[in-house]
Amino acid sequence: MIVTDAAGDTKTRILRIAERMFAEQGFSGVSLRQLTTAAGVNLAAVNYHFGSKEGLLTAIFESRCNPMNDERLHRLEACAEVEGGSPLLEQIVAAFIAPALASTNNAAGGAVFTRLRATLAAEQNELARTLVAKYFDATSSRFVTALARALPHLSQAEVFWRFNFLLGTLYYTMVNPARIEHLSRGLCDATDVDTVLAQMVPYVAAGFRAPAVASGAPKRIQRKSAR
Amino acid sequence: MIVTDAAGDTKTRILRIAERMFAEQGFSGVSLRQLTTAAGVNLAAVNYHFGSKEGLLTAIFESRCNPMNDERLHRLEACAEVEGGSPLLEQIVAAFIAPALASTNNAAGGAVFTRLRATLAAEQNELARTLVAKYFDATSSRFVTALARALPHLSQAEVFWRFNFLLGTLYYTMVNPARIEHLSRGLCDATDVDTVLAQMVPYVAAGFRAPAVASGAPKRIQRKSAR
DNA sequence: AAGCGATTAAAACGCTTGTTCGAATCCGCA
DNA sequence: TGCGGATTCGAACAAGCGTTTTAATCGCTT
Repeated sequence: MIVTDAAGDTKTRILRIAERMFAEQGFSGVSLRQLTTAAGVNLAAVNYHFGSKEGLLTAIFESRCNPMNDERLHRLEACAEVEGGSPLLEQIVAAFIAPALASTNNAAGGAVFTRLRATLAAEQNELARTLVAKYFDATSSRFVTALARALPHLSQAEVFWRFNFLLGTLYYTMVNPARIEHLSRGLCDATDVDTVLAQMVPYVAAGFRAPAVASGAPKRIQRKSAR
Repeated sequence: MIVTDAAGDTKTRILRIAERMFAEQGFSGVSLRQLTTAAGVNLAAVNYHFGSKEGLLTAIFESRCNPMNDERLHRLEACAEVEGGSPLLEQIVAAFIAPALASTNNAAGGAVFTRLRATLAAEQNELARTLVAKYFDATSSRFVTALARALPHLSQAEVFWRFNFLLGTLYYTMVNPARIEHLSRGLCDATDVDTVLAQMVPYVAAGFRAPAVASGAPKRIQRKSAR
């Protein structure tokens, strides 16, 4: 391991390496000793610069969220203008997904940060839940609204369901690229973000366009046991 | 906490509570002290009955995988026979998803075990990766084959991609039920497995039916940088 | 060149982790 | 009733955790 990213001062070096290691191994799965060793800095540096391990995670979110949301909303507005108020469904979906898959070296968004959010969600990390709510609720609601407008045949709940399915498609692909590579015997490479984007957008858009499921009461009632 | 499931001997009580706790908090996120306290047994019981913490995880997989795979394959064969060799896409998808969402008290499959696999996948747990490969490779390949037959317009790689997207939709819904409930302000409840199944199957089937993406070389070549 | 605030370094803190060990206890069979 | 294997129990182990402390060092300004 040792230093893989020698550029920048101690603080930004920790930030970048921590983002990658947390994304791949989880927040509790990476110790500060592993982290500081990989970054080539002293153990105490994290607590000095960020106050605590959780402070480091907060700093990662603060450096990534706004650029990523700006990029997503910019793309959403752009495709709305071109079409004169009724953007193509694929454009909305791509506006949401593409910034999440961007190469992390770019300013906005990035695949590593998306994987980080996916990993933290599975970890049930409470701080991450708070940060996601703080930084992503507004943008997500904007997209849900745009999707609902493009899909008038769906109930509000169904738009939420399918938006959630979209999140799952995106997150799992980022968090576990090894499974599809193993299953397909190397035919598919989930780290190839261009292919992932090309495959994911039409798939998700078609799912959104599926006819509405019978609303109200559940369709098939096999058991009355309520919940 | 204390004992929530008083039935059964020590060994099976540990097994059930461990499955639930690992599913919700991750393998490394649950200590043996938390676990044994919640189960109402002595700390040393896990190492006595299962050899180690990893042995406990292995035992969970050994008790769940075969019944779940049997259920999935039984459903797959059943729908193939009815249709005379060309089962409806929705039936194949449902044969895969329904056992994964079943109430865990039932013998086969179960939502808790599905959540466990999703959590472990995000944790990059090496033992879990081995166990999933051992127990799920064969069944998954069977479903991929059946899907490819039902979708002759897709290349092999595209069937793998969309099967992987299906996994993501299923896993994220199980692993993070809190997000959609929060975003929809309680309108959607991801722990209501009947609704999840009713929403997920048509969505996924429509995604599978989407036209094929241009195969071979990537569609849009923005950069030549290979990977 | 001296001094001073910012940063780095090394060591130790208290605490939790999975695992192990020997003694105590349980339970079915003679 | 008493023996003996199976199980449970309490205690302790070394190792790793996040954090804190104190001293050493750096780098800029006067």
